Amino acid sequence: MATAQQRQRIAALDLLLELTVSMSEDMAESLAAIGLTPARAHLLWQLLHRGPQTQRVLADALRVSGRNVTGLVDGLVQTGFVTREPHPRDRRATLVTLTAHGRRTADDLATAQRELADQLFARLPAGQLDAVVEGLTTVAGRLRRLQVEAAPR
Amino acid sequence: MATAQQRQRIAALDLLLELTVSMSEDMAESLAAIGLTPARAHLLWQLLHRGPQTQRVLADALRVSGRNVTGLVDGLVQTGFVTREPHPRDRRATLVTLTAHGRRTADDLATAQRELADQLFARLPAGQLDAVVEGLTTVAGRLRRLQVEAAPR
DNA sequence: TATTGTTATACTCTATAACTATA
DNA sequence: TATAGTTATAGAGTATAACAATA
Repeated sequence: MATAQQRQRIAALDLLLELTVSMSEDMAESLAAIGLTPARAHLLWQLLHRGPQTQRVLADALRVSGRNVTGLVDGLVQTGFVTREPHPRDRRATLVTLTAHGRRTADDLATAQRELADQLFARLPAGQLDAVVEGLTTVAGRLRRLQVEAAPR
Repeated sequence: MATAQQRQRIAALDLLLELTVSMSEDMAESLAAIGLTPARAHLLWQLLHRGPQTQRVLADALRVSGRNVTGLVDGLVQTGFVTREPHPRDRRATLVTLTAHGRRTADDLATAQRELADQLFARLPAGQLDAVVEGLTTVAGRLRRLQVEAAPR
């Protein structure tokens, strides 16, 4: 039999999963409206914060295969967000670089992120945001430990 | 300039997104280990909780196209989790039904969910789980309101 | 006429493996 | 020999549109 505490934990997990799904859908829709997908936006985000990067570095940063990055960059080039520039010292490599439009879009994403943070977390009862952050930090740590245990390599 | 509060809100959003990603990856891996994908597991979950369903009902419940359900059911049939049974009163429709293996698997998923809830949320400092649930509930509500505003249809 | 599910087609994300050009 | 990126191939999830069978 499930105790009240066990039921509360399951409710908490459900809530977290639901929120997860809602946020993903929300972001995917906003991105689609400006011609981006989540995966392509993730790549754009890297370029905004780290400047032009080789596809290899991007593949490692996004933790996907090199082949996948080729596809993502193909899409972003076709839609005008980035260009492939020659690497100045390694003729095998390309530097994926934001176009003016790509930079504007990435800046807009950063702004939208700040606005969403405000809309979700502003004006919470005193101390509640602290409590949530503390709680989620603990939970994230526990999840990380579970994953380490599950993959003992 | 960002105030300390604005920075804290962004940190909270980052934390939530990170947790989201970690949980998704964690679940996808666990599912892959038993021959399921997230989308197929979602369908299985419906069958566990609601019993045999037509594909139309499943499409509405999962909020995807009917075509997509055809594909998901095809995959689940091939891998032995479900069968297509004739609908007793509507010869156009099929009732997607769990096999014995599918039911065992779905039961295992429910158990795993309970265990994950325990591992993530058990033994938190007094009141912290309450605070997290309260905070996340508020945030989920705000997100829902944002989505309604964004899609005034 | 309307609905259920399929076939046809297409796009995106993802992967591995073989290959080319360069280091 | 090793690395960067592409071509080839494949599977999964998603969509719309046209169609067959049935309601």
